[in-house]
Amino acid sequence: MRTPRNQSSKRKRAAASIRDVAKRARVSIATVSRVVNRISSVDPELAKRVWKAVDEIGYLPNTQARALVSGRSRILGLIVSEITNPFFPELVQEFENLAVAQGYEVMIGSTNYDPARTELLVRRMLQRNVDGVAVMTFGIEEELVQRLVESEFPLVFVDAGPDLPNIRILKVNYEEGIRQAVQHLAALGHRSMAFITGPLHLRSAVARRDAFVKSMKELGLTAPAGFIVTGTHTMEGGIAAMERMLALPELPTAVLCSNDMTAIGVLHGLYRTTHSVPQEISVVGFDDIHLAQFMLPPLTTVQMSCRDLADAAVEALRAGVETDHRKATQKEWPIPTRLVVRQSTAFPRGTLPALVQKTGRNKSGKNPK
Amino acid sequence: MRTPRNQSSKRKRAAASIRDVAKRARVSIATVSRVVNRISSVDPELAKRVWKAVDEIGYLPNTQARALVSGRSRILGLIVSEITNPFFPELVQEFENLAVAQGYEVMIGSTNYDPARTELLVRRMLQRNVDGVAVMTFGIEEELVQRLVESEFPLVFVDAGPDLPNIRILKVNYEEGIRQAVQHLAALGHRSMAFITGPLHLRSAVARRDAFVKSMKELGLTAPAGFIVTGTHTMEGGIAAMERMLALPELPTAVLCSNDMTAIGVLHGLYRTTHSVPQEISVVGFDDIHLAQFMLPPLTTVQMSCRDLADAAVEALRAGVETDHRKATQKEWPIPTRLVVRQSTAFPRGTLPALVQKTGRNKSGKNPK
DNA sequence: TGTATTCAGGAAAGCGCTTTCCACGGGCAG
DNA sequence: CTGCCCGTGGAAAGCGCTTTCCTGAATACA
Repeated sequence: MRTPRNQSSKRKRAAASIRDVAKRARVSIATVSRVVNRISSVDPELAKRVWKAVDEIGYLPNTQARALVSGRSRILGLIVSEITNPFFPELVQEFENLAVAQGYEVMIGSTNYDPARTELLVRRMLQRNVDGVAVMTFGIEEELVQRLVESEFPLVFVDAGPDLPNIRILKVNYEEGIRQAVQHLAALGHRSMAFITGPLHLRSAVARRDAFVKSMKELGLTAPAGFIVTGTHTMEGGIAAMERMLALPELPTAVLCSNDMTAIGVLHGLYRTTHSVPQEISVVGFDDIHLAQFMLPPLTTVQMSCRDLADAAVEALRAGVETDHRKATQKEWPIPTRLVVRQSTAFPRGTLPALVQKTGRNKSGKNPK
Repeated sequence: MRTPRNQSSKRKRAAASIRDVAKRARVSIATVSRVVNRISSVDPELAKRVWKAVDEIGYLPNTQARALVSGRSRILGLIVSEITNPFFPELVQEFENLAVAQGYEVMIGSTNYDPARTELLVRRMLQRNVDGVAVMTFGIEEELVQRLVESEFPLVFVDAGPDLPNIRILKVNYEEGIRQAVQHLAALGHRSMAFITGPLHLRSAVARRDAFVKSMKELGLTAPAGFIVTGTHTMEGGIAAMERMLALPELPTAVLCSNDMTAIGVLHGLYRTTHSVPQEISVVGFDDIHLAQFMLPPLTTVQMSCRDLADAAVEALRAGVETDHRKATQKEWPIPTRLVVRQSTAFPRGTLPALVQKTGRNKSGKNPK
């Protein structure tokens, strides 16, 4: 460290520092800092000189130094479960756009459902001194709560979380959308509906299943044993679950899925076994990922808007970061869900046979020649 | 800054610092640093005391301070074009796994094809003093090259980049896989093949198109005008391109796409217009994203392995970061591609009409009896 | 026993920056 | 003319850490 910078053994050419700017503009580093950070009370003449110097030597303030001294990193953490589930990239993108617009940087991490990885992730966020973290894994891993919660960072959880002053909750209204889906199917004539859940250690997966059961009950319907199958929120899980269901003595006329990836798997499973959707079996997803509308047939699904989620998360975090102390207003942020009807749902076969023949792939139902 | 930390106005409880550990273990901070960084020559007895103190107060070294003083951030940057194209999350995941295993952190950024965003991204990476950056946008945005290249960070580009000592290139062998695809189709009897490109400002999109044209030529075939349509590497682009193609007086019997998202769009477009795949038209994708095998029908595609790409990128970066100076060995890293045959390709209608009728959805397609 | 050699570990410098404190000078009222 | 206030900008502290330098003790050798 005692070695002068210019002949240091470091590979990289030393970047311009605030001192270089100060020297060039013939002012003190304090003034440079004031100018760069747009703090008032600097002579316009001086300021101009400083900006000129900044441009000339391409000065970029060092983030680490800044964070170190100011105690604020201007980073928001975002923890998701799995970046390869298309829902999450969409969420990440929305979150990032909003955060960047607010001048924050985003530090993304995926847990991959691995406690060790999660632990590492949390530690790194802590070490980086993030300004706040949104934990959007849709099922809190308790091990990560611990350290993060203790840290007293502003935190956002989905669905549920410890009741603490630094914590905000995004309350997703699963029931709303799922009830719409069940009612939509019932209105089409379906009585025999099945549900493929997500992994049941996820709070959100349980909530979705429960919403399904409740909505059925409201209509006086019950899903028989075997009609509620556990999946994994992946396409593979959807296929496997569908296979199990196809082995049942009697089949449902409609299958609701805990997320769109599962539904895509179901579509694939039914295709493999030459069952037609929606003629033989209707399929409903959950999430409304971008992909859903491009499936064959386009997927009827319950929309949980990434935009809403990201909006609320960033806002809640910002509230926690910027308003002094946690006296803050809102602790819970409601997130709506709603059904989006496309072509993977139709009258169950047998209800209106004549019609069913014609309802089919043709989106508009226009005369199959 | 003069205020003592405990009564500071900061919201967060001050995290434990190296000094706290030193005090508790009754050693100097230098010793704590040595122990924590596993630098030799510390008495085991002392070390034990230090570790005990670390555990007791939950000490985590501050990353910013560390980076500031050591000049190394242990962050690798990864720039992709669009996180919502499923190819990239897969790449990100692989890259991250490898980087984390090597003790690096990953800073992800997507340009969204927006120069301003790209500029911001690059600036942030520079400011954070990343150890190296992999630019995996598959088509270099020149504006970012500039600053990044000047910075003399170790850099990885795909396909092409400035010939500088700090730069490594991942040379993807597009021709290999695309030739296999064209030959596969030709072997099935296709003569009339079309190609839907990506956005032509992407180097890689041009390379793929050229590989197609070249492979055709090798077989004595030419794609007539109108059979090479420009897409956008998105599903929407695939649909639009397919629509344009369907308006042509004569249709190709096979369509190759510059990426899988385009192919998914094509599948959807053909479904909407009740053309059957592969009976009427064969479709081939590029990338082999995870989704491809779950499409209806499962997509025949050219595989460009994320794993290979990520592997090479991390290795090349590590080589640049860790071996002193850029005398380093390898400048170019070859990435192979290969055809994966699934069910979206078959004999063209008319070639073997009897067969074609039966070859169909059944996955195996084997011996139509 | 005396001198040379090694080694463990403490003191302190300083990474690049923000922010506090203070000095200085000009303007204004008494 | 003196005293005071205020606005501007410099000096310097210090964020949390790594690393160099150096001291003092322990060991080896003559």
